Amino acid sequence: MARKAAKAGPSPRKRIFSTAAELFYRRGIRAVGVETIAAEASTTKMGLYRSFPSKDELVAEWLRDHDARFWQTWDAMSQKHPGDPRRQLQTAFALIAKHVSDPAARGCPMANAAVEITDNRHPARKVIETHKGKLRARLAQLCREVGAAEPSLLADELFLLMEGAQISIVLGVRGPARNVSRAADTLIDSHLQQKRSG
Amino acid sequence: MARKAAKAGPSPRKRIFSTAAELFYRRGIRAVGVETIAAEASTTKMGLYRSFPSKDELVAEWLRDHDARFWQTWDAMSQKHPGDPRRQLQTAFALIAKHVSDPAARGCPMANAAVEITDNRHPARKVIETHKGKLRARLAQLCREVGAAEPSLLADELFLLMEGAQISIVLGVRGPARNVSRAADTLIDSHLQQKRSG
DNA sequence: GCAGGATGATACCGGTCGGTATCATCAGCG
DNA sequence: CGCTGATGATACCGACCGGTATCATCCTGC
Repeated sequence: MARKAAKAGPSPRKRIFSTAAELFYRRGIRAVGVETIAAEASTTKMGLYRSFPSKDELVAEWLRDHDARFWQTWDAMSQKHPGDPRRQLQTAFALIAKHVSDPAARGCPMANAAVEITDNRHPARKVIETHKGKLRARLAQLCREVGAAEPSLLADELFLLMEGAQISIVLGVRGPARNVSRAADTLIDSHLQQKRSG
Repeated sequence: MARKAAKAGPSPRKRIFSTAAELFYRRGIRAVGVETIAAEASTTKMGLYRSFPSKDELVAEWLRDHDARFWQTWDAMSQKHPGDPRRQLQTAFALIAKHVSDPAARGCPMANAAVEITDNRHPARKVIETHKGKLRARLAQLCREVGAAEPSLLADELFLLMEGAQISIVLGVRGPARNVSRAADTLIDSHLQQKRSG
């Protein structure tokens, strides 16, 4: 086994992983070289390649981890309001709003990676599409539960709001994202009011 | 003066510029090297550096050009419905919807560049922020003209929809963007109905 | 104490990056 | 014609890229 708690603390793999996650998010994937990651994690390039087969796989692993944490948070939040889909939707948007209000935030790691990675053969590509596909599906499920007139339409509209809020942070326009929750509420209300017209 | 119409057609500068624009948009900025641009434009790296001082400036120039064309299209569209801000808003969203339905589309060049360029000293940075700031302002102006209860709030909401529609294309999730116009209409309607409550 | 596996350090590989210098060519114009 | 300025071609620069091989070290379980 690895050492327990020498001067370097966690295992090299964990140090590399968390360092890579932060650097990829803050500076971008292509802007960060493996040597920089290794040095920042107090190890060497060789150490990195003992824990990860390639930079591309490290990127994919990072996004898989983000996906896991994202749904973990999502589920924990949902379970606070069982049987109350409206509340669950609101809490989801509150989560986005909170993240987006963080001055250190730089949007959604998945979306940013999608912009940088144009080659469909990159292992991160399917991670991204699966994640966002699942997000859309989960939104649609909540919209169905909440009794929207056109649940999948409402889900798509909310999806656009979420993605718009995240990317607008990257644009350096911090204002609009502050109103993402109100926009969501307005759209949800509209879909509930016309409930009986279908 | 340059030659008029030899076998190569337009001037090297224009060939380089349009080639760079397409490659930057399709493959990303960092993914495309100056040598590739030059070769694709049927010239050499030296020819590129005779027309542009650096790659960074070429990128900035590309985005400045996009900005100019964008507002040109926007203004032309506005002038088709003088005094009808609602129609102008709808046409703007129809424009986005049309672009986003193009299978070759890969989102908004400005937003994609913002993701790739994390260094604030890059000359393209202020082009991006100025462009998006202006977009937000123009939306707010139209929302004021249309008589919205809270015009700047509505403008922010519409801004999120526009950006969300563009980035969702990059995510490989083509569905939601198809409903961007309907979402916009719903939000506008809501802000018009509660007009007298303020 | 000793063996062995995990780790760190260093040097190296071929390739590509952005950017430059030099020289040949070719068009248009006096 | 010959000149000039724009262009193309080639070689080169230092730096960095992702990835690998090799060797020294050091902790740990036996």
